[in-house]
Amino acid sequence: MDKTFDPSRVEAQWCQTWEADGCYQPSGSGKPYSIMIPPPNVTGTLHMGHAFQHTVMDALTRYHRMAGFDTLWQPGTDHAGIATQMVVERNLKLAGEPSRAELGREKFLDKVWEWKKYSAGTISQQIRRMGSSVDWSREAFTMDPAYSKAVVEHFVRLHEDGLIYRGKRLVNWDPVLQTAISDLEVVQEEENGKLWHFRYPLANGATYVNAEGETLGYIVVATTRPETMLGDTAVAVHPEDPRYSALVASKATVMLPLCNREIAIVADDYVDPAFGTGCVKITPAHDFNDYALGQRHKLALINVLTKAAAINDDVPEPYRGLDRMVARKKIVADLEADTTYPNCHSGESRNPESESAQLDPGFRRDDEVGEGAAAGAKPAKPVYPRGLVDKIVDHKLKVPRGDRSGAVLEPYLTDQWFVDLTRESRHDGQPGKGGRLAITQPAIDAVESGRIRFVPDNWKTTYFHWLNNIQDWCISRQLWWGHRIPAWYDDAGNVYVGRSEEEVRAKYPELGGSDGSRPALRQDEDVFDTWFSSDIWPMATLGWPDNTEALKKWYPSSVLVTGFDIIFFWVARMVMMGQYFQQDVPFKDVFITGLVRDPEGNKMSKSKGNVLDPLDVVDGITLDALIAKRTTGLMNPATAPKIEAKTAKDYPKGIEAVGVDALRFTFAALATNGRDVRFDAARAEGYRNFCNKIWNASRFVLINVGALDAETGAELPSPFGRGAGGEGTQLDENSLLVSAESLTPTPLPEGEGHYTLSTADRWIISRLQKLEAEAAAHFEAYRFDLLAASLYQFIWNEYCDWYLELTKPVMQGSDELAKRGARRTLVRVLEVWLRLLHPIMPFITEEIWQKVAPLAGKTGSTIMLEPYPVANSARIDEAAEADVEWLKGFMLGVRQIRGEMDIPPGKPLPVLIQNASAADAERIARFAASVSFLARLESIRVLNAADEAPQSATALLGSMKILVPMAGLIDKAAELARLAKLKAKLENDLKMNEARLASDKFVNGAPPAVIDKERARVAQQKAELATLTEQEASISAL
RNA sequence: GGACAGUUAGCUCAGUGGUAGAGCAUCGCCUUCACACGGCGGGGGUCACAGGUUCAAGCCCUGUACUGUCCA
Repeated sequence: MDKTFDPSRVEAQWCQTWEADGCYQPSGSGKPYSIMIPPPNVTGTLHMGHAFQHTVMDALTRYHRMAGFDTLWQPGTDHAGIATQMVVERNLKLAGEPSRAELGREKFLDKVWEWKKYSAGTISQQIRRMGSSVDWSREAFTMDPAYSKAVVEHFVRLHEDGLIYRGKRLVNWDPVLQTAISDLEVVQEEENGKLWHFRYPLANGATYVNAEGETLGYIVVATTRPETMLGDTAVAVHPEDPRYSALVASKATVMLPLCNREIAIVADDYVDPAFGTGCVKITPAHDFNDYALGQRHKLALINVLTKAAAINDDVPEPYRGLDRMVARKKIVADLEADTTYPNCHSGESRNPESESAQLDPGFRRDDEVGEGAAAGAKPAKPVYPRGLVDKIVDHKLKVPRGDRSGAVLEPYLTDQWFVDLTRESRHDGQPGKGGRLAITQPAIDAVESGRIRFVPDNWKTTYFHWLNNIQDWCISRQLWWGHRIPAWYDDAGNVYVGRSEEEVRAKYPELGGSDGSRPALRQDEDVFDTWFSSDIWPMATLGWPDNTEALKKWYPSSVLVTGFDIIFFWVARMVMMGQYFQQDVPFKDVFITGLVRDPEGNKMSKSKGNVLDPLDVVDGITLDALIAKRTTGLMNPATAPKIEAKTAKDYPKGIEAVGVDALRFTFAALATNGRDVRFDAARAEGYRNFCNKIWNASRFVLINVGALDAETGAELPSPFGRGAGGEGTQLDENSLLVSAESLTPTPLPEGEGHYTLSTADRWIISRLQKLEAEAAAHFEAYRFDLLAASLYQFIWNEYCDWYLELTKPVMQGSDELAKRGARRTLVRVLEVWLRLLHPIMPFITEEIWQKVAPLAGKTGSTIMLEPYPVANSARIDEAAEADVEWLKGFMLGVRQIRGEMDIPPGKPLPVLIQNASAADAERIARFAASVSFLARLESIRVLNAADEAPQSATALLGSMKILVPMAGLIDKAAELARLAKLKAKLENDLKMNEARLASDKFVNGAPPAVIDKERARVAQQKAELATLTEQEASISAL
């Protein structure tokens, strides 16, 4: 064994061995435990977020496998419709190859499959390298034939049950990707824009009187989207708005400028009379609210846009074919130039300087909007153009953009497929429940009833809020990559839904062609929303719709580990489908992880250039290579210098290789419930060091039981079996009792009399039981951070820092029984904590366990399949723990003196003890050898009360004084300063505590146990203070 | 506008009623025979702010400020 742990040497080998030996597959016995991997998108490679979640899932999987469950971790990937199609299109563009449109559907899909193969291959390699113990024999892809069959099946069944409908409705349209998307794929971003106020002339010379008493022949409407005015079919006011009631009552109409269409003035509660002028232009075909209002008032729908969001041909000639933004400018300019409506120009003499006197209250309100939005900046003065443009003000508005393309979306009228999630009864009028009762409510119930538990719990609020405000789900996409919708149309446009064309024809006699004539059918060109295939992931990967053994055994799965960002997209929808088709939840727990962020707390993204490949942390990467990775293939190459600077700042020396185990441990340690994770490379390096510590502690143990040569580090041959160089027979556990000197195994009978356990042995065994109990509790609560902290603290600070040190004097001593006890304990405790650590650090634990296990009497072939350690409370030994605490205190005292007096660590010290209690004296006698060895003492002498102490530096252990004679060497000032510091702190505490005890409130109100504790503490502190004062006096007297 | 989360040592974070903890960073000493990716010792915090409950508050309650996220 090398002095330094080399992760790369062991990782590759164990991945292969475990997989080849079938260790990742379910055992076939025990209670079922299953985790369905959230299938990564085949859009590229895995990022830190995946590595983080996979670490959590693998820890859970390995833990439950070791704990005896029949454990399945189901792997697979997601075709990720839009995302993947976009990646492939971009790659074609970068490579200068023909575009999607040029290739045509079939050839383009060949390209996507090619990419899928590459991406899924990379992903599976990454998963393998991280040591994730997924059952590869069950690997799935959302477009596998069997999976696709399930997707079709769940669509058809929902359709048969009247829960899916097709309809012409306003949807969110992405004019770049040219597809509909669901509400969830829309991101609303606040952006700077304008609010244009237009004068719409009243038809037939009608007039009204505004709040200022002016008689006007026009009404003013405000809009953020002038181009949509071409599709206006009404102007709306509030029914109780006195300004317009006469107009409404007289059925006055408006002449829509530029189009010369007469449109109605309607009254509707939707209008906020206090906003703007209280008049709203209504464009039912291009706004969700206007659409709803239009439905109420039976307004015409005039679509003015093409699929690419240019102006279509249903509008006056000058605007046809213009891009929407070009059209916007032209429309504003044309309105400004329009002087054909004589009644509309009375206000043109308005002087901007005296605006406030002349503007009606509605205008002032608009100005305030501009002001507030500018967040403290001086509001831009409104502009008062001429013609039909009344006013233009700056305005902040929410702009809807597609989450994938970033394009500004249009509400657009198209035929789409929807899942009904809102109706009480079936949309088609047939008897039966509608989507709200059949799908949405059961999904709410599943969490409300506690059958699904969110960890952390607060995420269920988010879940409920969404489900309680849910809209129908648009599941069709105008893409090529995905599951073709199983619907067929005849020439008359009738639609038939079925599992296949054959089924459709068989189902509808008129299509069957019994007379030989088969009417032509063409399949729907569209594909499903990706989430309308991953919503059955927990079922379909187990063989649904067939009721397979796997489905029976592992459905519902045990826990879903995922990010909060897909609670709506995926989590809720799996619950819906699971409840609907299996009448059961898809998982019992949902463990929501935080996001992995960069060191500044920013989300990692390619465009920001702050992504990290987990394997670059594992294997290390130079700064130059990292910069190169982050700045190639950028959508916007201009950002490269910025990215380079930030990368150089975050990782000035690149990233050091830490190995898989250290990265996994880092993730575990940072997995605090409900918080995002700022990735910290220094932390990972710290845990790399931890691996090295583990490695060397194990070397120490192996050397001490004689399995490793202390000089050369070479494994000694045979009797210790594997790890010793191949061959070698398995010995019984007593072999570890063989002394280092004689390597010929001399089996010794086990049991009393053949070894003795020291206080240190009993202490570490006791501490181990507590660690085991903590580990179980932390797994139960998904507290991987606390689990990691417990393991780290035990292994480094207890096992290495104290226990190993405490065995050294024993090993150098002559008590053979004690040596055997120490060797036995060293090996066995090590073997146990290797197993405790294994779920987080699989590789190093396996590598070491192979060598250690035989010495601890273990015969298994892999640590992976060994039982997870369980606490045995009978082995908790509080007395031993108290003894070791005392011993640590003693050591600390001596070390402090050594440190502060600048005494070289190697110089043996004579120590005198004053004020020792009987218990102290007994412990001194018992631990003299250990303490002398560890503290490098020359001697320990307990003074009698009458004995005069020489000039010394002093430490306190309770009221016992540990004296290190300084024989004239003492730095009087330094020692006095040290004592003064101790004293000041003590006096402060004492004062506070005495005040507390003197308070009637405390004495009367606090529980007796607390008061007793406080009294004891005060007594203790008084004694210590007295000792210190005494010591101070004696030093001063020198 | 609503909801949720956060605010603790220079940094990243634990800590759900009994005198503030870890890792990293920092300072000093030490190439002691498992480990310098190490050992030993030290310094460093009025727990965002203001009230309240309690014998006792980082922790419970109310409010405020700031940060972040989601929703409208």
